Amino acid sequence: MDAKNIARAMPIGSLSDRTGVKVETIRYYEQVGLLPQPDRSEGNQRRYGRAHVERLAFIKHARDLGFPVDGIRALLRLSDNPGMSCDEAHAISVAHLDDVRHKIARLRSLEKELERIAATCSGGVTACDCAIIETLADHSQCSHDQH
Amino acid sequence: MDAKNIARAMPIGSLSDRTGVKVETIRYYEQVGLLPQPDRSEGNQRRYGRAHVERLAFIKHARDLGFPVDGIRALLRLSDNPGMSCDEAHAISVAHLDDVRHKIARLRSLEKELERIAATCSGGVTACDCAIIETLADHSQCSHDQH
DNA sequence: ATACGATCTCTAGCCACTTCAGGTTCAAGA
DNA sequence: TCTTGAACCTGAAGTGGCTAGAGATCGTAT
Repeated sequence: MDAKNIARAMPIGSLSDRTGVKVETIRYYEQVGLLPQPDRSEGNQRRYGRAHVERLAFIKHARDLGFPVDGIRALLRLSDNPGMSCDEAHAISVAHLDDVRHKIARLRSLEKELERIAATCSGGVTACDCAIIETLADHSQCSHDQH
Repeated sequence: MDAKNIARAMPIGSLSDRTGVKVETIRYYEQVGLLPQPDRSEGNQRRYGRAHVERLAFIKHARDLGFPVDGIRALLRLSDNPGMSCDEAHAISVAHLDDVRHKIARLRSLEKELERIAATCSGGVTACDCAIIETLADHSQCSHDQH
């Protein structure tokens, strides 16, 4: 049996081990159309080849970078059609970067507010005197930006 | 009709307007036990009073700060029982702050990686030469931390 | 032949809502 | 008083991106 056939014979657990993507997640990706349906063994079990390993690695990398599944679908479409312009790939990445930056900004303002709140009370006193409870009860004390 | 009765007569839409929490979300909070069941009109519509406004404002403020619903439930329990120690309120806040900081750290590393990727390609070329697609296809080029 | 781990399908659960369908109630204007 | 039409009601299903479980079948080592 040559290397190609070994690759062809790869069951889902091996694909999972190779890519670090859980078995259930691989089946989920197939279900939502990110990963093409592989061949099956006589007993109806999935058998993957080299192309699947590469595609799943691409998907995992993009997910690790936080791309939403729809974005990944679009990136895969570009990857599948090498003649297309990569303007769209650039746009998807920039949009995602933008999204990430917005999330960072929002979380930083939350961080500041939570620091302030947590610092006002170090525990021990009863809840009726607790500054955390009071602050949450009275929005007017709060410098937090409304979103 | 005095101020108290006006407050008593407040329907869900007015509560929504006052607190900035959507009508559906208010009903959801009631369903999951964050907000107590209000009185009803003869025609079975919800009628809220001052206490509901305050409690919902508390919930909204905490949600705006990103507290999970379970954390809010615990904070409300403390708020309802003023004799209890506020150690728990402090612990909840600190745990949440910790969570926020972890998220920030993760997003910052994503931001760096996305900047790097987006900079390698400004669009225009065909997808077969697109550095974004290539980078995603080849994890070994990537300095991104695995989580 | 048997045991046992890997795999199969299908379904439900997670969070914190949001949306929808199909009805009922309320308040203001004619 | 009647009529509109906006606001309200319930219950179920959908969202994203998986994860977990039940119960059956497959594959392979001994």
